Amino acid sequence: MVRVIGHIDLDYFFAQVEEVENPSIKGRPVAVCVFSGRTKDSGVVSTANYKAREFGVKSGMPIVLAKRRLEGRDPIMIRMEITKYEAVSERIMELARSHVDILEEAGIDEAFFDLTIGSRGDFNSAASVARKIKETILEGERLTCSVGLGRSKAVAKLASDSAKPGGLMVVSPDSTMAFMGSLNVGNLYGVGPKTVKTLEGLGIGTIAELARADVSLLQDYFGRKLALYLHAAANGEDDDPVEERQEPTQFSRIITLKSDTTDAEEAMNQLTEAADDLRSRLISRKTSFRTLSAIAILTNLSTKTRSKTFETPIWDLSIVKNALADLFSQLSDSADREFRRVGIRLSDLSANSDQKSLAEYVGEP
DNA sequence: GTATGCTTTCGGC
DNA sequence: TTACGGCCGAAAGCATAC
Repeated sequence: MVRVIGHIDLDYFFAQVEEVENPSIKGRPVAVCVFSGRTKDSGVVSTANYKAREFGVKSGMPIVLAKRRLEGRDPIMIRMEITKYEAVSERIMELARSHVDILEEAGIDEAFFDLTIGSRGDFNSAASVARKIKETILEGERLTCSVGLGRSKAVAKLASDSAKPGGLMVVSPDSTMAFMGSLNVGNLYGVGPKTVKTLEGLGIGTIAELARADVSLLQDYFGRKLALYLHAAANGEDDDPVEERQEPTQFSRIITLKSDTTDAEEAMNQLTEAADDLRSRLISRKTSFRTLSAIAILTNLSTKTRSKTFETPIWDLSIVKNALADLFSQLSDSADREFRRVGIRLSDLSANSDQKSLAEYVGEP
């Protein structure tokens, strides 16, 4: 059975939400920014609307540089409000979910869906559903999105990329290679700059070239699993299923220090608010963790982590304070540079499901 | 050899 | 000229057990 897979992507999401909230800014360059608080304009652009992109402003760009690019162009620089976008995202995901068989959220502004059953394998019928989803989101939230349909997640993702902004791209199984063969490998889902560079060294630049590449050669450079995935994805044949996401697998909080430090204790002191936030997340989600990590981003912007896994689940972050201090001191010992940003990650999570505990007690004396 | 568990890094948005 | 966040999930890399 040929699958019918879709990918939906909200256009320049954070900035578009801001435009909907304040339509008078439409037509001007808009950049939604993360201000780190270190200096007045330290931080990066999270999302820019298309007007701002015309001037070369894009995600991850330092705010000061973006401001320079937009000088004299009447720009709007907006502080990112993540909870606002989360609320909008949640409503949109439910709208979309009601039209498809399965919806897999893949970040705050995108999702994969499976329409194999709903469309009975027919791409035309799936295209009608996709148009309906786009309409519903436009009417309900005034937001535009891009949708791609294809025979696999990798193809659907490429299709939605090519539909940006605001379009619908349908790639039938027959047209898969014609559609993506000439695209660069870097366009493939899961292929970042690093992988592109390695592939380049192997003389592989396009998806068609990757599709023809020798799998055992790829294995030497990427390991078995990634090599098989790359090859399958390039052939439009990856069988990665669309699955409803379960609970998050990690929580983390990371902050930028006012000034760099080599002092682990100083780093810890700056993290009390982040730790409190993580503690309340554990409580509100009735979740425990087993792995605790200290994260440091050094002056040269490289990332270092040290972690510790406990034998039993930990419900209260405060009882492992000493362990955290230990991890940070390990980091400061191994790092030959200063900390610029520091953070805490909790992973290996498990939820205390009330239903499960009830079930456990059934039949107990 | 395969399975499993833990640590660290990577890539995406 | 330089400039620089805060998350997430996945998997590579390594060790150990069988």
